[in-house]
Amino acid sequence: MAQPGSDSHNQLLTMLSRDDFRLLEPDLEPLVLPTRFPLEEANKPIKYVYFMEAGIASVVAVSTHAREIEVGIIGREGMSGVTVVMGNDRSPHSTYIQVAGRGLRLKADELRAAMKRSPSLQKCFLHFAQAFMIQTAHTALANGRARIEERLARWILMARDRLDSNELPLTHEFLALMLGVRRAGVTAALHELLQQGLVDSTRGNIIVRDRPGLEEAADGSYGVPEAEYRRLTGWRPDRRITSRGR
Amino acid sequence: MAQPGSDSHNQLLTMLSRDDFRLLEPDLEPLVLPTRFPLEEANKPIKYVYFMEAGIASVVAVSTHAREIEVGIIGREGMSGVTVVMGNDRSPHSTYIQVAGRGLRLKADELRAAMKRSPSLQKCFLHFAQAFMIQTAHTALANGRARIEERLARWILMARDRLDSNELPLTHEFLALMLGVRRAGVTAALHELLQQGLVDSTRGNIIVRDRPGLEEAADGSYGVPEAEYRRLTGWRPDRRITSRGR
DNA sequence: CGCCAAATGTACGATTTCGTACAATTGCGC
DNA sequence: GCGCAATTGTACGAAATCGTACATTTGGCG
Repeated sequence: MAQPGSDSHNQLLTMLSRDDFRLLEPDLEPLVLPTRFPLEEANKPIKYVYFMEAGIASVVAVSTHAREIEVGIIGREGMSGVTVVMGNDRSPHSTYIQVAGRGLRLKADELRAAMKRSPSLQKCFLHFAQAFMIQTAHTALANGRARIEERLARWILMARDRLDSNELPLTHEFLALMLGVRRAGVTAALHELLQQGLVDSTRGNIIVRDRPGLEEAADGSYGVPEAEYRRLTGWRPDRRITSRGR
Repeated sequence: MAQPGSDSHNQLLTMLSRDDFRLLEPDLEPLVLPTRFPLEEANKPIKYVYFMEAGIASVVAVSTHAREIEVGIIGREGMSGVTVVMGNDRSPHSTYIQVAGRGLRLKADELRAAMKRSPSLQKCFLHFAQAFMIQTAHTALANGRARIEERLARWILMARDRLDSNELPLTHEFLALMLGVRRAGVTAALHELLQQGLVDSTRGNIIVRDRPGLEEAADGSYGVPEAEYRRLTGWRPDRRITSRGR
């Protein structure tokens, strides 16, 4: 499987042409990304953008009175710093690591310079930005119209797509924060999924057992942004059942 | 008040440099935009982008099983066709006129050509795209965490910002569709706002009476995207109490 | 000026979610 | 292998919202 740009595990970098990748390569710094590591802070200038290679980052919106909720997730299909791609230096959202992993970081200024030099590179990142935008729109849809159980199924599927394992290191508490609901609500919804045999669960872990079943449980809340990712960036999550789920 | 680009009522066009505006000018076609007029259809190639001069358009996301909800609104501060600005030709969302008005349309290809020729023009439109993205993110936040009354207050404020009148031609049925809730739920929430003296209402109309009060009623759901619009595009809604609200 | 479709008011039981509290369990660190 | 903090299970009344239904009002149009 020839990878024109790079052999990174990051799908965006892989998609780049060899020349475009070379523009970025000298300035890419690999690093480990531990849980809660901040990739962007709300309303602060962004110094680095991050290309995830493993793990998951969450983009979180906060209202004036401390209510917060996740509006998007980023894994190895994408990058943080969409706002920089769009010509800005900050956004009112925070982005931080939710599932530890690793990635490559790049100075925001280097990204700006590279995009200025290469329209094809800019276009590639803009495509990701749009896919991400659609993900956010469907988060709005799910938040407005779906029950907790459906939203949970959606979230588990999106997380599964971004980790290459059926074992997702997530606590109920964490999921509650992401979905903007009570922790007890997550526990109840998860029990529904457990009972239907769609997942298993151990302390701090959710294990995907029946992916098609989960898609059904999401009842339409999953799929549209994913199709758009595929169309725009060619990304196709690995759907194999890995043996790592115990 | 000198307007470098154009004397259109569209804030985006007004912001452009004279040269950038000239790139577009020959191809801009003014037209009237009646209620329900489609600006974009889901998953179909976009032929025209629209710069609104009056009225309101809604961007609506649809899930696989017919659930739909509004994920953004566009008025004379912006344009439809964000997806074209980002280098694409279609999106899974639909955009159509909700409050009749008028605008200028431009062939998507002309927009692409102009953006290719002028990075400053592209940058200007990308700034709008980002502001719109943040609006969508806060719709997700409001949908997930705010009560109907707060979301209604938010919507009324956003509509007020985009029409230069305190009189908003909106039915409960329509608002219910936008907010993704029951029509009866809108009626109840509106009664709350009425009782607090924040709005008046006649058949098919909502009249803003107390704008600061509405912002308070929105309880944090209004404000963040608006600040971002101001920062990115300089747009500042006319807050005067017009005399048109009877 | 009267008709009628559209818009609004209202009701009611069912369902979902909330807020909060507390008990039970589990696995990591010492 | 013990202890303790983190995680999960569970309960319960309150609040919000839903789905549905039907009555009432209103304004445009013939």
